Amino acid sequence: MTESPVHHESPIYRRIADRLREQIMSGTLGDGDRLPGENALMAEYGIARATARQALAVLINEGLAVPRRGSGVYVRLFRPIRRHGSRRLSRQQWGQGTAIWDSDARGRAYTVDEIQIQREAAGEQAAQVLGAQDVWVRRRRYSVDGRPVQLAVSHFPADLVEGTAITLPDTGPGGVYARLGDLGHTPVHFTEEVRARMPLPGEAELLGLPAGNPVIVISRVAYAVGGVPVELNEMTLDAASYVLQYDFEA
Amino acid sequence: MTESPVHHESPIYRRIADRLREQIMSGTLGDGDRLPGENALMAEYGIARATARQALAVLINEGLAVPRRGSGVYVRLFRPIRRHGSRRLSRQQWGQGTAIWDSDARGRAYTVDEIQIQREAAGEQAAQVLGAQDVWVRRRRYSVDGRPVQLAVSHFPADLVEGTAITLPDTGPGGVYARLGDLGHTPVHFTEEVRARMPLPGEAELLGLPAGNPVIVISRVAYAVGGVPVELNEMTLDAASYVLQYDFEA
DNA sequence: GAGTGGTCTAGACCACTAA
DNA sequence: TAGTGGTCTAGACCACTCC
Repeated sequence: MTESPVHHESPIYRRIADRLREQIMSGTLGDGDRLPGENALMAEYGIARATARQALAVLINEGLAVPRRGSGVYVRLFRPIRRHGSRRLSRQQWGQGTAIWDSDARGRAYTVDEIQIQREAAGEQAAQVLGAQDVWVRRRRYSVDGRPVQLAVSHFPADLVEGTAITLPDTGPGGVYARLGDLGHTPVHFTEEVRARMPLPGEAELLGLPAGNPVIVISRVAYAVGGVPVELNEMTLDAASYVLQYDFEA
Repeated sequence: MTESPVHHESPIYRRIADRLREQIMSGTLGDGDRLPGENALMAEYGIARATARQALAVLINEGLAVPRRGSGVYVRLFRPIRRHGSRRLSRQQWGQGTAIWDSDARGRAYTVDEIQIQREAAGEQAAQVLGAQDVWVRRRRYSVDGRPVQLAVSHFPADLVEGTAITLPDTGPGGVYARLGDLGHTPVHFTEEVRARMPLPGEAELLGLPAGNPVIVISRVAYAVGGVPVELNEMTLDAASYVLQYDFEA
């Protein structure tokens, strides 16, 4: 006869992680505070180093803690920026509404610290969405207070924007959307597809992400009147730095 | 004098992880395929077991692979459900638009497999958003094909919904929004705040999430005419199971 | 220079899966 | 029962941070 399920207590490293997590969640350990290090855990619990490391790895992979070489393991901070999907239907006219999540983007300016613009063959998605074989692509990285928070890659149908300022570093007053307007293709409708996942190593490096930090990926398509797609913008956001807000009617 | 930066090659475990990742991304290893196990990696690269484990842990924490006890490590699948934030402005009228991400929710039905309804003191957020001290709370878990994909917790001002079907398991035809309408508080405006993070252990358990799987958290507030907040719905989604879609005008 | 986290080895016992 | 991943020990050398 087969045995009934047995009682299993959590492994040591997990119980240690649970304890530390509780201290973080309860505020006993606050933003930026130092967690007990590997040596401290070894001494306190009488465990091997690998086990102490495993306990800390749990919190690191949960995005609650960040290791700093030669220094220690610290409580991670969450100071999001609020990104409005639709400004037009803003919270103003629904004044009773209180923001659920704090964000401190106010007063801090976006900085674009990298730009690459080139014409290239459309990838599978761009080709499918824009219905174009060649595209002009604008890649950039946004930072706030010197910290990178977002990667953005915009695709435009090459035939449409060839010879315009959209293919130049300086797109002029009003930016690319104003230039699309000059062409008679003002964007009037937007679709955003939002996903979240762990970053690839290249993304983690460009955004300076520690372990346990997911990214939010927004695939945004801009349509001109007549339903003509004029831009595909693929954005990769540090999930710890953003709260997305969308307003809409019933 | 201080030395200039030295050349650092990647550690072994990272190079192994990179190789395996490449095979996954390129499709050499497809959905559900088995990765080389710890023993295989030890033999192939002549490394210790801990090092092989570390290599696999990288992919697991990136959400690219899933370990199965006693069996092996397998390539993770990504089969998202499309969730429309706003159905009214659907893609129909922007017919040229092609969905960027495939989703296979069609034909599969949501199942609510857990319900808990109770009156309780409002938490900090609920109190702030709804302006109520007591709330009725409906907790549920949605599954698709028997797999849990979403936790949802709805809060209603207790004074508003007391004695209505909103406090009962069966809310009647049209659900809670129809009942709110009966009260003269039909929701007409919605605000959704979207974040992503790693799940807490309790969330990971309820959703059956493996390591390296983030969650998307949607805080949705429903407003009746006059800007009266009538519901706060806090949803926790398996990020690997969802693509959120939002449509809006310029 | 002392302490920290990063990498790695060489073992051990366990629970679980699958043939 | 053989093979797998899960947990844990007891060491080692390294690069880095901070004083």
